[in-house]
Amino acid sequence: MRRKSLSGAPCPIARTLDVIGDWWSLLIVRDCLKGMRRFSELQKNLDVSKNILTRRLRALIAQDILTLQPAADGSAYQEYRLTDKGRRLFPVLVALSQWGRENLAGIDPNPMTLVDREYRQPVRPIEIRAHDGRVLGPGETVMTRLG
Amino acid sequence: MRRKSLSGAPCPIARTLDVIGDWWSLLIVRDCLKGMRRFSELQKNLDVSKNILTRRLRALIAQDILTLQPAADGSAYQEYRLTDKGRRLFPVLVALSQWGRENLAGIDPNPMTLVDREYRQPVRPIEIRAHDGRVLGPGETVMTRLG
DNA sequence: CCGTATCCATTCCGATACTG
DNA sequence: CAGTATCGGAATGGATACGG
Repeated sequence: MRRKSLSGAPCPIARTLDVIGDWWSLLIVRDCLKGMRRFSELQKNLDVSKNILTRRLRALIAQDILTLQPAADGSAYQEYRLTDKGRRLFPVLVALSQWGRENLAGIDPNPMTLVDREYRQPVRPIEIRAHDGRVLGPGETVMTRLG
Repeated sequence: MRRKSLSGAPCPIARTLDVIGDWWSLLIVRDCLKGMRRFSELQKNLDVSKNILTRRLRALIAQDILTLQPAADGSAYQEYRLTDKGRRLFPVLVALSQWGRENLAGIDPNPMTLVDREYRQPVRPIEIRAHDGRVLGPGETVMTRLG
């Protein structure tokens, strides 16, 4: 039996996981957000076999998260670039990063941190805020259909 | 060959995906954040077979994201509750939810939305902010080791 | 009600070899 | 450099039956 598709689920979390909920996709998006564009860059940095990388890249293109374009630097090859839709995954990656750093200490006494490029200060922890600016915890929110 | 473990990776995103990057985990956490605690509730709502649910629950307990405790309502059974560590995944789920709602429109003209429980207003879009409050885009951040 | 035990199908990953 | 083809192994998901 195949895994149920959740693309038609009412919950946007489920639908999102249906698209980027696999193992490699978010790591590829992470590297593209860092500016990587070439197949070989991604392959080396992710340490993934080429056929897997190919498959994942194709899937991300099909989802309109990446595009494959002629390289801007004039080289004969093509390059993978994030679409706007892909770039909007930034908060997802930041949330994952912050949770990992705070909750998966591990052995590393000085784990990597997302910082402001200019001032080299850590980015603020993400907060969930109501329309009026109040910080909300999980219990103060509900998933509902408006209207 | 088995999938590479990224638990020792330097990048906190990779380490996080190693823990909750599978198909069901975040959906279970989502339901627990909504207040679900019972096996049967989860099984019905997720529409997952019992053995799979058992496997995932055990894994989440092993990761200290869930605990299994005697039910508070006096029933003979036990209940699954999020640990603080698990509860801190809230921003991850909100980020996934917002991305899905904004970028995976689908057929539904009125998709589900996360709202403030009290006023029924949509939660603000997550913003990534620097230490001084400036909103940061992906290009204005770097992942680095401090110190 | 809350699982566990089998068993099977599918999907996914990875190594290797090969191509333009 | 940038893939494709093939193959095998492992993890995952699911149906079903069974047990405390």
